[in-house]
Amino acid sequence: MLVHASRSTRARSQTVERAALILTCFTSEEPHLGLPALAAKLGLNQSTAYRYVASLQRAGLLSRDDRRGGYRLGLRLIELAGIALNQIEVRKHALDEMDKLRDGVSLLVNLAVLLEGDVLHLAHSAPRALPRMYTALGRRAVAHCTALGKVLLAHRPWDEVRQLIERYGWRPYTEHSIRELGRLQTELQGIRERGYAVDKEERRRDVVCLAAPIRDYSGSVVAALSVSGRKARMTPERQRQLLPRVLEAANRISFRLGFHGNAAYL
Amino acid sequence: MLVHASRSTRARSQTVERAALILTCFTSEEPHLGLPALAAKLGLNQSTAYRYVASLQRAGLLSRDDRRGGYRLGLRLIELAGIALNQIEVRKHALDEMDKLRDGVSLLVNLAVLLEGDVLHLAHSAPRALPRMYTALGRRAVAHCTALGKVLLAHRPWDEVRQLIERYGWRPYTEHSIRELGRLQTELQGIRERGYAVDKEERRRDVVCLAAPIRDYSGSVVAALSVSGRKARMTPERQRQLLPRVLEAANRISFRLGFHGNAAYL
DNA sequence: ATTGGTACTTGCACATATTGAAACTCGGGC
DNA sequence: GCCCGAGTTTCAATATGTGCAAGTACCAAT
Repeated sequence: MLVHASRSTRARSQTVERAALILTCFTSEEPHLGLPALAAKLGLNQSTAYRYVASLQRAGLLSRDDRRGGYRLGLRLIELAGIALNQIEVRKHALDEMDKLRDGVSLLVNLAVLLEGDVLHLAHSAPRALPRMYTALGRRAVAHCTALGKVLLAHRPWDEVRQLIERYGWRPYTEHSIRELGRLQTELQGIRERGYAVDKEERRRDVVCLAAPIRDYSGSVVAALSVSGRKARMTPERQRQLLPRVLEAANRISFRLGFHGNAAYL
Repeated sequence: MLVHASRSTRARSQTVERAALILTCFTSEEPHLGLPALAAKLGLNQSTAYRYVASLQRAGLLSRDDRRGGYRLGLRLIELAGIALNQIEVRKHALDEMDKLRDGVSLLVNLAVLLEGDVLHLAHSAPRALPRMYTALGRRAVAHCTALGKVLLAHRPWDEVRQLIERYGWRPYTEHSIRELGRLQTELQGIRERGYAVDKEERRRDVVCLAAPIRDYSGSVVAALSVSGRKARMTPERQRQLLPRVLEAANRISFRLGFHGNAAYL
C-alpha cells in the first residue's frame, strides 16, 4: 500500500514557494493586481515582490497590463495548461463519451476533479443551443454545493471533508446550499449508496444537475461526470430517464481507465 | 510611440527564474520528466532541482505521476489559465463572432496570438460535424507555417521576424512550408497589402486556412482569426466567398476592441 | 531471496544570491 | 507647479540557497 499521501518533505525553497504564492494571488475576483497589493497580500517587502514579479514576467507567467497598470496572469500559463490538460488520462477518455452523452440528452455535460477540496472543471460538452460559455475550463466551485463536488467528496474520507468545511466555511451559493455537517454527512452517505448525486438549485437557482463518479484502474474515484439543465426541464421524470445515461457514460469512462471491477465494495 | 518592448530591468531573482524554467521544460513532446532529466536539462545540481520541484509541487504547479514516477504539470495551472483566459480582452469579444462565423461557414474557426514568435491558440469554434479536437487551447505552432501566424508576423517589425527565424530555424511542417527569408518577406508584404493570409497546406497536408488580423483601440494587431478546412472544400471559388466573411468577423471584433479607424496607414 | 540500478531524499558547511530600508523616477491628477 | 502612488534601483548584512556526498525506497532482473 502506498504510504505517501502528499509528501510533506522538509526540502523546500522559500523563494520558489513565495513566487508561486504570487501567482495564486490572482483570482477570478481579483485578476488584476498592483505591486503594493501583491506585497501586502503576502506580507512581502515590496522590493522582494518586485523582483519576483520581474522574474515571473520574464518567464511569461505574469504580464503587465499596459492600459491600467498592474499585473495579470501571463500567456505562458495558457500554454502550460494546454500541456497539462492533455496529460490527464481521464479527460482524454472522457471527451468522446461526453459528446455522445450530450448528443443523447441535449444538456450541458461537465467533467471535473477535486483540487484542494474545490471542484475544478476539466472539460465540458455543450449542446449547440446553449449560449457560448465563459471559459468553464479551470473554473473552480465550492464542492459541497454542486452535484459534481458532492460525488467527489462522497468518495473522500469523511475527516478530510470535515476539515475542508472547517477551514473554508460553508460558502453557500443559494438558499438550497447545504450548511450543516449532519446534513452533508447524510447526503454523502446517500450518494455513496445510490452511486450518483443530485444538485437541486444548490449551486444556482433554476439549475439542476446529476453527477456520477468515474474510477480509475485501482477503483478510486478520480473524477466526476454531470449533466445540468434548467429546473423546468429537469422534472423528476426526466431525471429518471437521464440517470441511467449519465451512469452508463461514467462507467464507460471508468472502463476505459481500466476499472473493470464492481464498485460495490468501496 | 511606445518604447518599452519587454522591460529588461536588471532586477530579478535567479531562483524564481530557474523555477519557472523547470515548468517550461515540460512540452507536448515531453510532458513527463524525472528529476535527473530536469536537472540535466537546466544544468542544475540534482539537489537544487529537487528542492524547486518539491516547492512547485506544494503549490500545485507540478504533480507527481504516481504510476510512472517522475513529474508532470499540475492542476493548478489549469485553474490559473482559466483566470488568465478570461482576462484577455480580445478573446471575450471574439467568442460570439467566432460562433457566428462558424455557423455561417461550417468550418473550424480559430483565434490566436503571438507568444515568443509562435502562434498560441486562444479559442476555437468547431462545427458539430468535426470530430472532437484534442485541446487546441494553448496549442503552439510555428508562426510562418500557418495563416494565423503569418498574419501576426506580417504586423511585426521585419527585424523581429528575421531574428526569430535565425534563432529557431525554419521548422517546416510540410513540403509547402516556407523556408527562405526572401519568400517569407514577400509573403508578409503581400499579407499586409491584401489584409489577409492564406495557408495552402503549409501546416498540414490537405488543410487550407484563411486568416485576418484583429486590431485593438490603438490600431496594433493583437490577434488573428482564421477558418480552416480540407483542401477539397477550399476551392479558389469557395475561398473567394469565405474571404469577406472572415474579414468582416475580424473587423467586427476589432471594432468591439475600440478600433474604429482605417488600417490602411499601418 | 539477492543484487544492482535508478529515482528520489536528506544533512551539513560554505558563500552566494536574496533581503529590506530608503531613496529615486516617472506620470497622472489637482 | 505640486503631490501622490506605482514602479524601480542601490547597497550592506545575512538568511537562504547551494553542492557534495551519503542514504533510502523501489523495481526488476537475477
